[in-house]
Amino acid sequence: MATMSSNLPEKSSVEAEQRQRILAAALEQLRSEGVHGLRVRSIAALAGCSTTGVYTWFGGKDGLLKALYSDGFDRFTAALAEVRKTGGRTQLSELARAYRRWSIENPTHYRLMFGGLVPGLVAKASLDGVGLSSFGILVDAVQRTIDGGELGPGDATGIAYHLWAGIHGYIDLAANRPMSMIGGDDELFERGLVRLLDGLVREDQPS
Amino acid sequence: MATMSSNLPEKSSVEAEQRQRILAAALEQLRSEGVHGLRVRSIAALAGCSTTGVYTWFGGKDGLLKALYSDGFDRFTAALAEVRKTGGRTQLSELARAYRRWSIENPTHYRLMFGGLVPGLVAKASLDGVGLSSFGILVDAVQRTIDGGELGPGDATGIAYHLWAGIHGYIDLAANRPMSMIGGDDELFERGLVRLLDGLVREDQPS
DNA sequence: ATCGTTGCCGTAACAATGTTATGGCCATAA
DNA sequence: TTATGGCCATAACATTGTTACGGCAACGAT
Repeated sequence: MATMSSNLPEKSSVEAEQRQRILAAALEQLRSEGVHGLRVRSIAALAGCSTTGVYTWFGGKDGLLKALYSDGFDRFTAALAEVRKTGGRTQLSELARAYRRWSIENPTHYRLMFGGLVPGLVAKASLDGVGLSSFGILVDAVQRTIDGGELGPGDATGIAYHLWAGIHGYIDLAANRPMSMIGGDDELFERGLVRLLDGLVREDQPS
Repeated sequence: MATMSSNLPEKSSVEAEQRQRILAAALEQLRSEGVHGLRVRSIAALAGCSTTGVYTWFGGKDGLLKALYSDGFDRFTAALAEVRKTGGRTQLSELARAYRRWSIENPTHYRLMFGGLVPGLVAKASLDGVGLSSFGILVDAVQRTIDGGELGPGDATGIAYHLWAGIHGYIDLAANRPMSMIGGDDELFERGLVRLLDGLVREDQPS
């Protein structure tokens, strides 16, 4: 039959080594050159194949970016998952630091995931729920904190969103700040984190 | 002499109407198509000139983007400047709302300015101190609030940075959120703003 | 008034890059 | 052995930023 369920080759166990090589090359290119430096020809050359290989295994540049996006969330989620699930302010702080640490160690990847540089990327990938697992870790931590009594009862998802927004604000502003000044990002972030958590803890109204 | 102080034509009063036409066309294109939709040919056609006009008046696409960047900050600063300088929590809240309102009414422009989509744009433009005037309004408001006694003594710049980061976090996360859910951005922002200001007000240690 | 210079403009070509058409090669199965 | 299917590389095409080149109009000098 001419119709196939997927126009992308299936990765039958060890088959798609070429796909993995291309993805690794793209990741290397992303790290060294940034999102705007991702060129199909360069990546293919780095992977040791022709440019059409990218189309064979990813359907084009968009597909490759989507794969990088998903891959980034996998790594990001894994980094967050390493934080001990103790609940309470301890876990929330450690999660925030792990979040920020990952964004600093993987700046280009973070920008690809959260910078919205690729028009339809977030829309396409978020429908797969690929970003939910990492956010779920945060929600889970908030819920544990609520259960532990360190946080008044409320909507864990909403509270997690406030945390997320605060953390992201510091990170994004520090990454590409429009005003060039202010040193000591670490201290600024730590102080902001204290305020952020204080604000959550002191919350009494139901969210 | 062959050497000129600037390789860009000077705008001797009414002279540079062409430059203004191109800038207006670029702004229209930015609004309708977004940053990634800015094409030299389209803009030139929209302005009623050939593509080389962009190079004559802006030195290329980068120069045009830089002009859009500066222009955006002018408008943004003007929007913030409309807030009454009463000082106190009132002015800080209104500034935050004016900030957010502008970002919502000019989403593509905001992304051009704060999204870091153009590699060298922030570095080039921030050296001109173009973003400082808007940030200065925020610093001034914080200083007034400190002087008024609603905020303990501290570094106004540092405190303003915390405000900026918090506001930007909500805006940026809502603009291209990786997880597609959660409605009621307005309420979330207002609640976050209350927490943010509470955190600042309850601050007692010198920043 | 005429001529020369200066500077903007448009056409067209060039370079880089994403994408697609085309044909070939190799592995696998009958 | 042969036929088929799928992956691959070469090469061409479309788009877009950029630059070379020639023209023309305005302004100033003689």
